[in-house]
Formats: sequence, C-alpha cells, structure tokens
Amino acid sequence: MMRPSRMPAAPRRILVAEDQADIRDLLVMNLQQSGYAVQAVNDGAAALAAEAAEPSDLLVLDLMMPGLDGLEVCKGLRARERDTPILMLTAKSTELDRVLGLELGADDYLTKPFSMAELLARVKALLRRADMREAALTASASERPLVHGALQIWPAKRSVAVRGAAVDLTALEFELLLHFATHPGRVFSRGQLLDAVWGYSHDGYEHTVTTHINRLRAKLEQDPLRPEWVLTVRGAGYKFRE
Amino acid sequence: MMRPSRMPAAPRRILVAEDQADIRDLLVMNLQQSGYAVQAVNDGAAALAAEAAEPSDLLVLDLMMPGLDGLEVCKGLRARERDTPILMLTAKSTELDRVLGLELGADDYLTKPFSMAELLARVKALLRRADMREAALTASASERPLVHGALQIWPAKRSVAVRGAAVDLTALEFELLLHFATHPGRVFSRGQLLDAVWGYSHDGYEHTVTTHINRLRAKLEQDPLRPEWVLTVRGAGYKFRE
DNA sequence: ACCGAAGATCACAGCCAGGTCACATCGTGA
DNA sequence: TCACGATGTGACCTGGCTGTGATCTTCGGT
Repeated sequence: MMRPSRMPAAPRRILVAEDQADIRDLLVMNLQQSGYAVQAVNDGAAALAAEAAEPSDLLVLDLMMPGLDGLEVCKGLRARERDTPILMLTAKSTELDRVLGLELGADDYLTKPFSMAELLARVKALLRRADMREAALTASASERPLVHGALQIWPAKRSVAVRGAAVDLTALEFELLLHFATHPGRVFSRGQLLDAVWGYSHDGYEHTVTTHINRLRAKLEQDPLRPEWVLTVRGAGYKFRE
Repeated sequence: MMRPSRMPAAPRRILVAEDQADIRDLLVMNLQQSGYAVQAVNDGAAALAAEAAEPSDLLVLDLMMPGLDGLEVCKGLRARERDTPILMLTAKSTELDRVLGLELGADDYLTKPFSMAELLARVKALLRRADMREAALTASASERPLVHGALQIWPAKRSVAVRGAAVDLTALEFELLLHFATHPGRVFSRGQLLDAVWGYSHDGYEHTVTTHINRLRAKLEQDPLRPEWVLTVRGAGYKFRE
C-alpha cells in the first residue's frame, strides 16, 4: 500500500558525541539545516546517558573522546540490544583499523577532515538503510521463515527445520542460531557472542560458547566436522554461512 | 530492537511528460491519489528543464511527443549521468521495438491503452528497484569491502578475494593484510609490524615477520617475486601499494 | 663480476585454538 | 521431593598455525 503522504513528518533524531567544540557546532548546524533534530554531547558517557533517556535514530560518534571513546559507546549500546545506526568519526587513517579490525558495530565511518556534503550523504544513506531493514522486519516478515539453504528458522514461533524436519533447540541454542542467521557472513568472536546472546552483564568463560556451538552443530549439521551453516573462523570466532 | 520509525521520508517525486491533456490529467490525478508528489509537463524539452531544475525520483514519459520525444529525453537524461528510473508510454506495439531495440535506458514501458492499476504497480516496482539499487550502492562500512585493484577485503567477514576468487587466510595473515590495507603507501619496519599486529608485549624475532609476509604473498600474489600489493622496501621494511 | 647484507624460501617442532566428552549445577515441573 | 533437561565448567585430545633455524637468492655497492 502507498504510504500516507500528508502526515506531518517528525524529524529524525540524531545524537552527536564530539569533544571538539568547533567540529561539534559545525555538525549540529549542518544537520539541523538538513532538517534533523540534533542533540549534542561532548563525551561518551553523556552519549550513553542521552541514549538511555531517549533513543535517537542515528549516532555520530567521535572515536577519540575523553573518558569513554566512540568504540566504548558502540559496545555499550550494542550490549543493550540497540542497533541504531552509528557513524564513527576518526581523526587519522591510523585509527581506521581500530574501527574496521575490531568491528565493534559501527555501521560506517569517516576520516577527518571530511566534507559536510559527504557526512550528510552518509547520514542519509544510513537512515534509509535502517528504514529498509525495519520495513523488512515488520512487513509480515515475522511469520515468514529465514531460509538458508535447507535450514528454515521461524523467529516468531521459535522453531527450526532442517531439510524439512523440525529440530528441537534449547532457548540458548535458538538465540545463538538466530543471532547468526540474522548476520550471515559476519564473524563474531566468542566475547561478542557472550555479549549478544548471553547478555552484556554475563561473565563467563568464552569456552562456554564453544560448547554451545558444538551442541548447536550436533543438532543442525549432518556432518559436524564439515559444518554447513555455523563455520569456525580460526583465531577469530564463528560465522554463519552466507 | 529498533523502534518503529515515525516517518518514512518525504513523498516521492514523479515527473510526467505527456502531450495529450486527457491522459496527462488522468496520470497526475491517480499518482497524486497514491501519495506521490507529481509534476506534469507537455513536451520533452520541458521535461529536461524540469529535471535540471529539481530532479525527480521517477519519470513517466510519453514516447510520442512534439519536439523532443521520450527517447530523446531518455538520452539527454542519461547523458547527464542520471539514472532516475523511467517508465515509457507507447501508443502502439509497433513503437515498442524502438524502446526495446534502441536500448536508450528506459527501465520499463507500457503500451496504451493501459489500466491505471497496471501503471501504479509498475511505478511502485520501479521505485522499489531504485531503492534497492541505491541501498546496495550505499552499503555500510561493515559490508563494504576495502578494494585495492583486484584485491577485496571484507573486514567484518574476515574474508578476502583476489580477482574474484576467495582466498583463505590464517588469523595472522589476515591481521597483517588488514593493517597494510588500512595504511596504503606507508612503510612499516618489521619491528613496527610486530607491535601493530602481534601486540606490543610480544617479543619475538623480526625474522618471523618476514616469514609471514611470504606466506601472505604466496596466497595473494600471482607472482610472489613481483608482488602487486605487499611490497618490499629494502633496508626499511614493507609497504602496501597505494 | 665479486662480496656482503638483506630478504626469500623451506622444513619442522612446539604449542595453542578449537573439538569433544564427562560431569556438576541449576532451575523447573510433576 | 524427585526427576529431568538445560547450562556451565573442567579435562583431555587433535590438527593446524606459528615461530625459529638453516639455507638459498637477490640486490647494491665497489
């Protein structure tokens, strides 16, 4: 159905966390001018607090900030199961590998100095992507299974089938599988999986993850030595087949 | 989880170019009723002018118009590097081959007479396709590979491809490559690489770096004697091609 | 062309990440 | 209370990665 076009549009909320006042002001000004509702803070702790108080639609985070830096905020936010898009600002390309390598959940990045046009374009793209993903999730997709080859997963029913045969998974196994299946191809370390599936406050041995991966494999895979879906990435963690 | 978005952007803009007033009015009315922001002109020159002034999200063009016809508009638009989706209207099936044969960049066509339902469906499909294409182009950093010539690196997936073929790297090899690829052109001594990739506290022989560089080259380079990406800087260390 | 030094290559052994299994513990429902 | 399944932890095993030594090759200077 076509969307109602006359509804007054509530502006998208953007939170900016940047300790350098000049850059912060520039960001705020330009984003406001583009029609966004902008809130600005100057450190990571304030960013997390602001998000807790009222969530935004997108975050622009400086990587280098006093106290909690951008990556910490990223991590804290993802631990709260929030997948608000995050645009990370890095001062030098030398910091780039921290964003790309650690993969703590930033959706995009810009290295300073950057043009405002570039930033606005990235912001727009991230918001649009988030919209599309959400539309995909809400539009009756909850009843349709996630399908990966001969594996079917019904998130709403919390049921799983392999080659048409129902597989009985425990709560943890299902959460683990769902997390993988909704992020195919992406590598997760054991620590990230503990955060994502067990919960950020959980403190346990990473070896526990290994055990549950194996239990999951034992139920899913025809040949657990040559897994079809949950793949080992030696030295890094696990990933779901694309 | 992401909360429901409140507003899916501004209404999509559609430009209609059609010289027959009755058909034009019918198109405008129906499209507006479906929630689009519609602008109408009655010849090709006006269409190009309107697009130059403010680009639309989709064009509905009559093939046969006085002055510039639909194909000319198509051509003019594509010449300006614009890939706005175009729905072409043709009066007779005999004109159809002009659209199909000349391949001037119309994305879809309808032969008159057509039903409004059909037109609206096509419009919707075209806009959707354009969205998908744009979403694909503006993929987030975590899904976008680092590209250096025929070498692609997906940090989040920890996967690498050379000339389209996947290359299987070990954990260290990948970290090493990623470090290089995020700092192209910069020369690193073996000691610096030990610090950056192995970790500051690591104490080992610098010769170890040499070995791993070679293993990496053996997997990446077509001719390891004349490496394309990981280059030796004699007396200094290694660098990644810019 | 020769020589020394830097780098490339190769082989191999130790070690560690991951797989596997067993068992303890916890929570829940009969 | 007991039984049972789910989950966490420990111990052991295995294969492949990784580090190191030895040797060969290439490069640059004389």
